[in-house]
Amino acid sequence: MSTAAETTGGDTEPWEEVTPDAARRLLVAAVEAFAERGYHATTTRDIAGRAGMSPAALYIHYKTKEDLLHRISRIGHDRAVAILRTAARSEGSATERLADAVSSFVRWHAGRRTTARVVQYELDALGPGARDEILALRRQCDAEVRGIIDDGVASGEFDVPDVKGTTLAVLSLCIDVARWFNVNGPRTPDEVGALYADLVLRMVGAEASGATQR
Amino acid sequence: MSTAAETTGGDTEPWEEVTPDAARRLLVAAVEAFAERGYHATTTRDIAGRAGMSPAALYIHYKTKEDLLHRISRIGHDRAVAILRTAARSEGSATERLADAVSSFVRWHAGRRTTARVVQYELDALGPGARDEILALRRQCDAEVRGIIDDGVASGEFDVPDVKGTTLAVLSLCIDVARWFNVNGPRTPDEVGALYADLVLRMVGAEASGATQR
DNA sequence: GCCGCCCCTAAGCGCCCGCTCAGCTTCGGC
DNA sequence: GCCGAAGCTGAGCGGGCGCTTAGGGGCGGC
Repeated sequence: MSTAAETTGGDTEPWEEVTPDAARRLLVAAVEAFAERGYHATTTRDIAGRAGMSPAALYIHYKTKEDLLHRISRIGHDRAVAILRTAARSEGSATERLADAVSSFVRWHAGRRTTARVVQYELDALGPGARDEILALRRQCDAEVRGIIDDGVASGEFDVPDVKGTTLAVLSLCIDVARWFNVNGPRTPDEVGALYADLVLRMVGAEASGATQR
Repeated sequence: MSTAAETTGGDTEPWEEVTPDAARRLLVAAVEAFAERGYHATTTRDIAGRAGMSPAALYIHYKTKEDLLHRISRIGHDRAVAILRTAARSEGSATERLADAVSSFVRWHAGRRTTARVVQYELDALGPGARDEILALRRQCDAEVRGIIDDGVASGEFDVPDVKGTTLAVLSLCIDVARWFNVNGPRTPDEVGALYADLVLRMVGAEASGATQR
């Protein structure tokens, strides 16, 4: 299927880089709360409570509530870029790399849905400066995917009349997984990743997705 | 391109059914505010201000702020179901009906983006009772699209190994348009609708999308 | 021309928000 | 065994939130 997620640690807890321990516990609590209720509906008391601390403890490790969201968003986007970059720059045909990119990216959105939800849907809650920084990372995501599609068109593997629009649609399809994926639903992140990789190869007109092409 | 949106009024102001006039002005103001900032970040004072009224006026026409969201969500979902149902039950092959459904649905999400954004992304802000009512309408959307795909598979027009998953992906793709579409961007709602109809026909393995199939 | 009804406003209630601060505990260095 | 730094808490601040209430103005019916 692929290895991009494994080599980038995409399916493991990505918060090990956050220290000290109390700061990490607060950040993980914030991710859960933001994902469940949304940034604006989450109170600092709720976050601190989930981390087993008093409300004041939050402000020892983070400047404001928005600062917390900013760090979550930054780390999450770094991970997203890493996943796509690893797939885009690996060995293999454009078809293989696109399938790898989509299945890894989808697997991350499904398997780490709480993080992905905050990362993808709470961007507007950031102030202008922080938002601009994050938007630059999003453009990198776009560029990686577009690069693969460009390669496939150049090599004749793909038939894509509108590369920009198709890139947008592919990313959009993957990102929206964070909205609807249900952990208790019938599909595993791996299964959704495989299904989506097949659908995307059809979208770009690639032959032999490996699975059920007529 | 298609007629589903026109016959259902999908691209016209859909709030004419809301009376009296003051109630409609408040509702339109709420849609704008919720779409811009999100439900929880919007204050009742902001809504009333946009409608040119005092904060108290809101409570003459609506029981609570959540009641406002509920009515918006209800009307919006009714419209969404109507658009898909009209396309699904029109004359024509499964290929034509699927293209019509997707292009109409996408055109609505792009052209009436503020409404669509509230309808699709603020569901969690509703209480359990109201949410259940809305979820039933979502299941109707799903059923209409799945019906078209089932028809296409039965007639041999489509090649779809996973009908349930593909239905999910098609709807997901359309809905996410409300997240990224930019009114000042380079594409019109019509163009996005046409692009997406083509992409979806590729996803289901339909021949001759009318456009650029190899 | 007066009444009753419908809309609407000014004022404000009670609550909970994000955030602060003084002080307590714990712990390594010497 | 004392000291300063670091981590954390209890109490509480100013403010803005959703929502309520008392009352005023305008308009149709008769």
